[in-house]
Amino acid sequence: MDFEHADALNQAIRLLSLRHRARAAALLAPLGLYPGQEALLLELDRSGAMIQAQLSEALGCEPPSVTLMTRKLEATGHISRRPAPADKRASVVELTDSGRALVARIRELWRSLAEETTAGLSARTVAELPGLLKTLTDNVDTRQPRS
Amino acid sequence: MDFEHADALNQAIRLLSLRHRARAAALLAPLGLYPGQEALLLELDRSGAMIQAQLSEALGCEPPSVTLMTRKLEATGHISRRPAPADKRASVVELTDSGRALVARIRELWRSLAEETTAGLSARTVAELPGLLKTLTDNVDTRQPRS
DNA sequence: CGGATAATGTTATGCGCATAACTAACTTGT
DNA sequence: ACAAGTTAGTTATGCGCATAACATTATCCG
Repeated sequence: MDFEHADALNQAIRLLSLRHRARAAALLAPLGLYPGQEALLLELDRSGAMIQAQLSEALGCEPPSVTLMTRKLEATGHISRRPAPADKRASVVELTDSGRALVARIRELWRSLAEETTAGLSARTVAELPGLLKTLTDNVDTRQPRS
Repeated sequence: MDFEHADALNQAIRLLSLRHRARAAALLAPLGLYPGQEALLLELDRSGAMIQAQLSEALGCEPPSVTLMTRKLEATGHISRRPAPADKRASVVELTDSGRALVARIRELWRSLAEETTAGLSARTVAELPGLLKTLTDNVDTRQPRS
């Protein structure tokens, strides 16, 4: 691959990150959320209560990031944390009623963001997009390789 | 679009951002660079000396971000800043010799990162990828619409 | 001209993310 | 049963990014 093409690709990924995140931030702001927090709430909604280490794994970010995110979402009342019964080190995190109500609104925002993002693309391209992006992600993923 | 697909897409974009940036960080670290700085150096190499406002536009980030990045890159000796002759508000930024030498190494890293990222994809998919990502980016770009 | 408006850049502050260093608690091996 | 190693979580710190508020300089217009 020549440098021009490589640069176009890397830069396109960088700019997509910036813009998609900025757009998500704008949509989430009216809900009092910052981008990243929605991922945590959606994960709890998908998979139910879990421990912070599991959240870290599911979200693909490091434990200290989870510590701060959970602290803030607890402060805003959307999640609760309680000691795990069988492991005194661990904290079980789960959605509160307020958190569940918020998830319903996030889901709507999430649908419209995805539609906005893929405007003008063929149905087929849109259908293949998540898999394509996951391939790219796995290619550069240096976290412990898939089991 | 149903929520599952929308969520898969948004999450894929978020994870690609995290992983691609992390991989770039790992590659750039031996050069003493943090991700984001390479974009500034490459832009100066592409387009020559320019003012910070133009850098802000070219990089797609806000002026305060450029202030900090230029300050750090100046401190490490890769760029220089001098007052613009015709406008006392502005600073002209340009590569130093050290910066130019670094760009040569960045270009190599950049090629191998792009190849790593697109491993296993068809040549055609790889060729179309930058344009596809740019479409997505433009779709969610809320900065001043293209002129 | 000269006053309003726009543009350049900076500081202050805050968020998500990271790594490093640490404590506390669980698990394993002999 | 206990030392050694592992795992869960936190604190401290630093980076890139953002917005808001501000000072300085340019420009535009009546």
